[in-house]
Amino acid sequence: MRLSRYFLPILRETPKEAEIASHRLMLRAGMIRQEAAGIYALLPLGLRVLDKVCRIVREEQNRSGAVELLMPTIQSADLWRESGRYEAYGKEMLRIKDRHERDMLYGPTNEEMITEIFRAYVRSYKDLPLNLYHIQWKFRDEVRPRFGLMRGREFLMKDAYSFDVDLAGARHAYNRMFVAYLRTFARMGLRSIPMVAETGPIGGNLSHEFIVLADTGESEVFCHRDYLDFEVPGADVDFDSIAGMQAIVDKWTGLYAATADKHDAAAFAELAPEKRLSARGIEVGQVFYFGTKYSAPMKALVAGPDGVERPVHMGSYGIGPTRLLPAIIEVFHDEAGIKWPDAVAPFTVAILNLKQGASDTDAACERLHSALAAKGIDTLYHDLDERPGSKFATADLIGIPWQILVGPRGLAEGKVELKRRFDGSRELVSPAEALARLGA
RNA sequence: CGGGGUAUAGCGCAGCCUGGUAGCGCGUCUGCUUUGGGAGCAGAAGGUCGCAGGUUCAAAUCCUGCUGCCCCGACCA
Repeated sequence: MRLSRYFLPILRETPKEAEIASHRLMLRAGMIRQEAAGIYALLPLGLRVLDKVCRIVREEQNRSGAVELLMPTIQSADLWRESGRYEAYGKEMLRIKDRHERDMLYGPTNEEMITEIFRAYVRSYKDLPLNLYHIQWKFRDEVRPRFGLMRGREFLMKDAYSFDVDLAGARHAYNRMFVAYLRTFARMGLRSIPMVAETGPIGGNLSHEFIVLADTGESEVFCHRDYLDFEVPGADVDFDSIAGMQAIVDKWTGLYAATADKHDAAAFAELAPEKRLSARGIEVGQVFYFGTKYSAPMKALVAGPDGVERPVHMGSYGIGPTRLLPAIIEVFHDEAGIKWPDAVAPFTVAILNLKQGASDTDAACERLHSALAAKGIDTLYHDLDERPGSKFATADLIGIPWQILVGPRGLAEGKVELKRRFDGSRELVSPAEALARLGA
């Protein structure tokens, strides 16, 4: 992609409303545009990152055995009256009327709707287990949206719903999603720690929040320091192994870890002082088991081997892709800008032409650009007529993992400079070597 | 929802107290010179001063109401 043909409205100065680093950087890097309190447009650069985040989420959901569908954003109030939540949910739910004065709502979550879909088709234990998910926009009319995408009112959520014939089955479904979450966040470069959590309005009695440690996190958290060194299961982990899944979950829940709501100061105090980690964190996901809370009132019943119909056991599992963008930035940034992990970077490579209009640098950049494009490597070619310093600043700000600096100085020796944004390291190599290094 | 702020050019701000031609920096546009860490010179464009009332000869400025947005707290993927 040529920058001259792209839409990258970067800001040199920080908009005054942005308090935390991620919000500031997302605005400055031209990733998002606020349209109302807690409501944002994703600009091209932001959308690229969101797409990469969603791709990872999808791959790991699918790997764990979940099946994707897509439910609407607008729901009928009647569905929510069945579960009793139409009254219970309160002002966070955006309620609207259609032209026939029917009560509708913009979905804050989808337990009711997925239960309705499930009960319409599934009757037998033979069709279980089942885990259905979608990635869809949600609206929660937060009293106080803040920190940009971190706490918006409209946000993208991956929500999965598991259906099992009994508690043991539901437990395995919970464990699989638990492991999928560990892998999902790890692939984005994030170290997430599962913590015992409140269940809130979703209900149920078993729940973990996946927390990414960051100084600007909204949650106060307490955990055992050893979690920082735990190894995340590999791609070859067997999601069908009941014992295997349980063992992983047991390991990841064996040490103390809790958010402030569930914090047990006495238990925490029993840890060796050097193992106590008291920090702030960002909640990037949450898993719940809530049994028959929705299936019983909504009559989502399945017949067991004995022919008796019973309410299906359910769990729900959320990840906030739009929140992951700021969460990743909070962890990976410096004074100059964002430092994207490769897996979620909007572009993998930035080519900086340090003397635009000079025939040798122009030609070298064109060759690099087409070679990388031919290999399908996401490349942003900074071909604007700007001075080198300005291009460096832009590239650092938007955080592209690799920069190829093409200037007359290096070209005189047949070299370009390959710079790693993550640690600032750089080396002089031939264009061919640079391409080889980048897999092209 | 309680408390506190704020609204002037795309962004950051001054002007308001003490009413009288709307300003600065950055960015944008044109030209020339420049080109390895946000260039220099010269010129130019760009604002119903959030909205609605009121006071006044005259309102960005004073008064009233409304709205948007931000921050702190209580609540949340």
